[in-house]
Amino acid sequence: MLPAGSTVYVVDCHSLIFQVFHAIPEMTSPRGEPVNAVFGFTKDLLKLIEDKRPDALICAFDPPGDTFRHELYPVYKGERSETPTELRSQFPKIHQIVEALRIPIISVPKFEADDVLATVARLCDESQVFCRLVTGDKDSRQLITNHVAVYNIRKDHVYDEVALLADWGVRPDQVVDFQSLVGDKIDNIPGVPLIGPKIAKELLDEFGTLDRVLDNADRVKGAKRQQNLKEGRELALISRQLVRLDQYVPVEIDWQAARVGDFDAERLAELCADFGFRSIAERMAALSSGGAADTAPSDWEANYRAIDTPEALAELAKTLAACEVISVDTETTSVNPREAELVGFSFAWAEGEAAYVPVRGPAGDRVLPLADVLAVLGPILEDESIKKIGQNLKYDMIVLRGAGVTMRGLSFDTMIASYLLDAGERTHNLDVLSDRYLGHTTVKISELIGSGKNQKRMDEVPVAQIAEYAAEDADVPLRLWPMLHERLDRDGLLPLSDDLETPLVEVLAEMEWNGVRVDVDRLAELSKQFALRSQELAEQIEEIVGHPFNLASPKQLAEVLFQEIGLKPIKRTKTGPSTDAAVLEELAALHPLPRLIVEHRQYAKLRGTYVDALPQLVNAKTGRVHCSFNQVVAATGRLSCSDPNLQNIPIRTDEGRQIRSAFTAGEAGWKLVAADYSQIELRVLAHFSEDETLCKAFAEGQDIHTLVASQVNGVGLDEVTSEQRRGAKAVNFGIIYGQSPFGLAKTLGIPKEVAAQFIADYFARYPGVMDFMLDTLDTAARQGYVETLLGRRRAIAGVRKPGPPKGALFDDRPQPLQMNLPERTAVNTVIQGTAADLIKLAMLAVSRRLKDEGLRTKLILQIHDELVFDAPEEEVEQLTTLITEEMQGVANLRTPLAVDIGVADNWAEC
DNA sequence: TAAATAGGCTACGTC
DNA sequence: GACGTAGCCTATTTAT
Repeated sequence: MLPAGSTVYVVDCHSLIFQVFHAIPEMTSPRGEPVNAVFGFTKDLLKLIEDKRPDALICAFDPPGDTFRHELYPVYKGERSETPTELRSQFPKIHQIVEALRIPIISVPKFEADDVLATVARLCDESQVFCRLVTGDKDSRQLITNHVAVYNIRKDHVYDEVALLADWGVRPDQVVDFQSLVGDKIDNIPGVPLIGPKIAKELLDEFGTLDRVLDNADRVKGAKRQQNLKEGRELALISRQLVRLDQYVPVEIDWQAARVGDFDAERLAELCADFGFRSIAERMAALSSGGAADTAPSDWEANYRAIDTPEALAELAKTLAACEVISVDTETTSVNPREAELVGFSFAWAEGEAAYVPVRGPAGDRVLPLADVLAVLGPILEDESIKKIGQNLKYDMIVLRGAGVTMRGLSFDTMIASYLLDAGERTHNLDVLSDRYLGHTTVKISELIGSGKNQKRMDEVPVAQIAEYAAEDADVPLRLWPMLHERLDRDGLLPLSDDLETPLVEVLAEMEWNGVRVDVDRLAELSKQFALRSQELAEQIEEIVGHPFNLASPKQLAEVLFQEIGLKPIKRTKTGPSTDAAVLEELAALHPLPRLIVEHRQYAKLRGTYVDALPQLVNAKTGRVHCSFNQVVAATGRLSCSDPNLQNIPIRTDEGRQIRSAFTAGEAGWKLVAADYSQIELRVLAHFSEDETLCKAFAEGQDIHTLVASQVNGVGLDEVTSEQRRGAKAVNFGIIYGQSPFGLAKTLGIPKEVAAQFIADYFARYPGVMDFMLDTLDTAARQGYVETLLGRRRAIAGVRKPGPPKGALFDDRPQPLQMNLPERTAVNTVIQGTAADLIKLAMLAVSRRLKDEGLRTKLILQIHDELVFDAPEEEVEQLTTLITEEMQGVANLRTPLAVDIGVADNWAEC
């Protein structure tokens, strides 16, 4: 037997083979034989070996011929169709692979592979060896214990006692009875009619076992169900025999042979060549040469405890108070921190040393009174000298503040560290980080609270179950910290983390806590107005079309426009002709309908997204809207905003702008103060380009679009036509957004050639801009990433290296006129990201000043280049100076930063 | 068979 | 270029 604590994976091979056979499209070897299942199965085995690093591996196969279950119940698995020939021929090949990997194959006549799994599971459990059953078969769930779990390789998901409880609501020892009641179509297990998972769980909850359920059939609700239980008694009992796995299959396991690591490299190479597996061959070679993976094998030692007595709490406090650094996490009742109630706290103070302190739980579970816990732990959380680390600490700060605790000493946030290291990653979730950096799979929250409509709240989950999960959530950041810290240091990102992003967490927490006042009555007024107009338009549209249809359905609209009316489609989407605003605009010249649709859409959008949606998001307690600012989603370094997104409140149209009038100062005697950077991105561009004229123009406060129009067109400043200014403005924006001539032509509605000429003229006049772009492309191509002013990085692949240096005889460098997507992204990221750096600096600086000068003014919103404050009228004057100084003073660029400030009762008038 | 859920897609609001 | 949200539509899962 293996030593206690090792891990063995046992594979139910047929289950896996059938899965991959159906999932992978046809594939043939160089000799023309089908190999899709061989390919899929081999890849799965490799994945297990590479990712899971088991100490041992065993492959169980179903033997040919019938098993004891067929003798018991002749139609067992009767619904199964014959194995297709294209699959049958692949079995010998799979055996060859498994043999070459030197994994023991176990197949016992009369017993199914599942029974072998059951037997191995028992042996492991008896010897304290961890066992993972790799199968899609639900029968295996009856085998779950402390040491045994089911592993779903498709979903990379470990199904254990907790998962079972969340899923079926039963304990492992109830699985057999559960399945006997429910039955299984695929295996032709009869079960009892009218009893599904829901009812089975209820019955077992009430009566405990199948026998007792059957004996108490009289007491079951529902006449028909009662009858079925009585009549189906025998079938249920047979079902039970079919479902129950045999844990005593007569078989000797050669544990020594099962150990992973000894491969027949030569034979593997031969087989891969034979089957035409190129990528697999490489991985096999790496395995055989002992190529270690990036992450350590998971030997996760942890000592997690639940704190449920005052003595234990005191002990914990003593431990924590003596620490320089602790990791903190909270469990709550809601993802919205402003509505969340505390359910528990977790702390980690050394790797694997963590505790969970429950303050709420299901009736009967032992918890400590919140007030007592706060009295003991509050001072630690508020102690600046005890440094706090964690994952997404902004959330915990807001929750704690709701409980009257100001968390201080924030020093490291793993989510932000991960973002700084790789801003392009899709998520920076703790479970992903744990997997990526520690090679450890964490308990998933869905295993605790489930998902979908019967998702539970955290306070409804038994404390014992949460403790493990919660303690881990504090432990993992603590373990990630040194690794992430070192990587940040290596990339020169520590100052950005320590001096900008981490302190910013507190500012964002403050902003979210503050929220913005929304005038619900005003919105209701607008809603009525918009609804009326919307209704009128809908009626006119129906009149023209002749029948009602869903105006919000692009599909139905396309049908009406292009089939019924017979207009010509302008462009296509993936699924049919496009009906977007640009298309409708063009069609408006030919028919009255498109114009009406555009207008109707505008009102529908305003109503659906803002006017009717906003009131629902007003917090009942505060009467304000508290959106969430996300610090780790925008790859450029910008913030993003959600629930609701207050960074896209309309401003361009009159109708839309009215919505801003519903955003008001918090109370009488207060004002909204909006301060925005004027042309910050163009100033950043001027800075990087080092173009003297541009910088000088900004220094003198000239209108930059007029200036560019005058210079590019070679006319005097006062001769610039509005048309020329519009063109120059579009080019300026095009540069920032990395727009192509095609895009510019579209926005301006001019021919592509004219747009291209426009841009060429621009670059001729501002060679510094061109040089900046070429430098950026060169950097991106060379090092695979670009950097902002403060050294923020974004990895970008696919940038081509610009040609010979400037001044070479044949200057055929790729022109910024023809950049591909990665190239445009690279240029845009430097500009947009630098602007993001600057306003983040401004937020920190302004917040500090507000605090230092003891003002009551509250920062409430950030919209990329704008900060909005809620301020007492008497502070406005002082505030205006303060904001201007701090916002302008954040950096010393070649261009000065200019700030415009508006003061009013509502946002529209700012 | 109907209802619930998930995910893709189109469209559109901001900077 | 960077985002988030709404609504429709379809496919898939689940409940009865």
